[in-house]
Amino acid sequence: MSAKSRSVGAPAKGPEPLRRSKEAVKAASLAAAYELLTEAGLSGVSFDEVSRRSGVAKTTIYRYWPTRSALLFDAVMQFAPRLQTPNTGSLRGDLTALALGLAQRLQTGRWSSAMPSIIDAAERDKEVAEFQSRTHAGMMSGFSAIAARAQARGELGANFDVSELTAAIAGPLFYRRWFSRQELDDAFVRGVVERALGWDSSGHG
Amino acid sequence: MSAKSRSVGAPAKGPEPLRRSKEAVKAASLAAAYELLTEAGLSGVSFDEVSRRSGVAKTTIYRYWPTRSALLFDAVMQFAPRLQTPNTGSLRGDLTALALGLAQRLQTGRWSSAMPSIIDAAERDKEVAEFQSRTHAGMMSGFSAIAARAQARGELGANFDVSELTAAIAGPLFYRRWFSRQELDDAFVRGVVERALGWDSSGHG
DNA sequence: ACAAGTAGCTACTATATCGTAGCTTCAACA
DNA sequence: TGTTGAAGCTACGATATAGTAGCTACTTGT
Repeated sequence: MSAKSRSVGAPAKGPEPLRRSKEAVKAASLAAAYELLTEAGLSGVSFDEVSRRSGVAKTTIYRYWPTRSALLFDAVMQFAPRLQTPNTGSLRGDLTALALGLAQRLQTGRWSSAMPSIIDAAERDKEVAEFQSRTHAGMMSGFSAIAARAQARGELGANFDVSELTAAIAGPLFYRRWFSRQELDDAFVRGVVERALGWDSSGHG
Repeated sequence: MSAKSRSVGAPAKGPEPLRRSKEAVKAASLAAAYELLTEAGLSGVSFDEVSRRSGVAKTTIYRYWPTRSALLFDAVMQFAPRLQTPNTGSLRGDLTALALGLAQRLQTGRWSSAMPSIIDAAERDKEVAEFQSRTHAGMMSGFSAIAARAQARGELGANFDVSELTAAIAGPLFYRRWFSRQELDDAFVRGVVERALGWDSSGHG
């Protein structure tokens, strides 16, 4: 879809070789790799297939990424989502907005299709595991920011653990998306947030 | 480990062909397949490798499972865990016991290593997805049983959703095991249960 | 307009895997 | 004891992939 202007149909005959620039070629390769990752999983990403899809010659891809891991790494980095941190003025409002945004991405994004492959790879590869948890922490940093603001406003006690709050909210959403495969509607998301709030900041949150 | 008595070293020469029975051969194949699944992921399970590991001839494996999917399906079925449902007399006690058992399996079981591969496959294969959610529901049926007993005792209101409770408890545990890769100690597990309880059954639960 | 860099092509080796065929040999059972 | 079912072996052919080499021809920067 994105950058597949070149058809491989005409082998050294048609009058349209249509070469692309260095940057265009890199971008096309990464896009195809990520596309493949979401469609066919980690093992579905091969140099041959990336070449076929992007229209970039295999040898050219090898020029920029010597191994499959390098290519995949760059692809994932480039397309990793960043949740933007809302600022509504209250802890409850911020968390609800953040959770709804996360649920949105879980349901529609290509990212949520690629994620299980990465989790799977992390299970058996220490480097991938470290990369994954770091990337993941970055993606969830919104929770820390929100909690810090709430703490400054005095909405949260001192003996409070952001990572528990994150797990309490992100956990159920992830669970529904990948494990129980149930609906992730707004009512559920709001319920999750309410439950997570109803523990430390009892009254209003 | 389990059933690898036969070394492939001696090709039609040594005096120890050591043939096994039909059942033994099947069991060895399934065990090897599951072992490979946990060690190398879905794509690591090939007929050649299962044959190598189990010591069962590839042609023999083909006799019983015509496709890779069939072999994997049987292997997963055979080794899928069943959480036993505790009965302590109170909702809080039951949920705590169940959650602690789940956390235990998440940390030590081979099952938790194989799970991401299945989740990943389910992402792209409708049949796998259906199989996965059915199997998963079975594994989580303890929550329903516990909730039913609690409801009979009057510990839970009528407008109560078991699936939300399940997500509120299993979600954070899964999240820590696979996504944030943080510690899953008893304190965290108990905290998760308390938070899940502190919503419908306010006082004692 | 010219030179250098580089995208793209064909072709190759080596390996892993799928899936099948035909044969040999063991073990259980009548 | 003899028949028969089945495990195990070797050996195919076909396909997919990793990774490299050498060449052609286009693009970019001067």
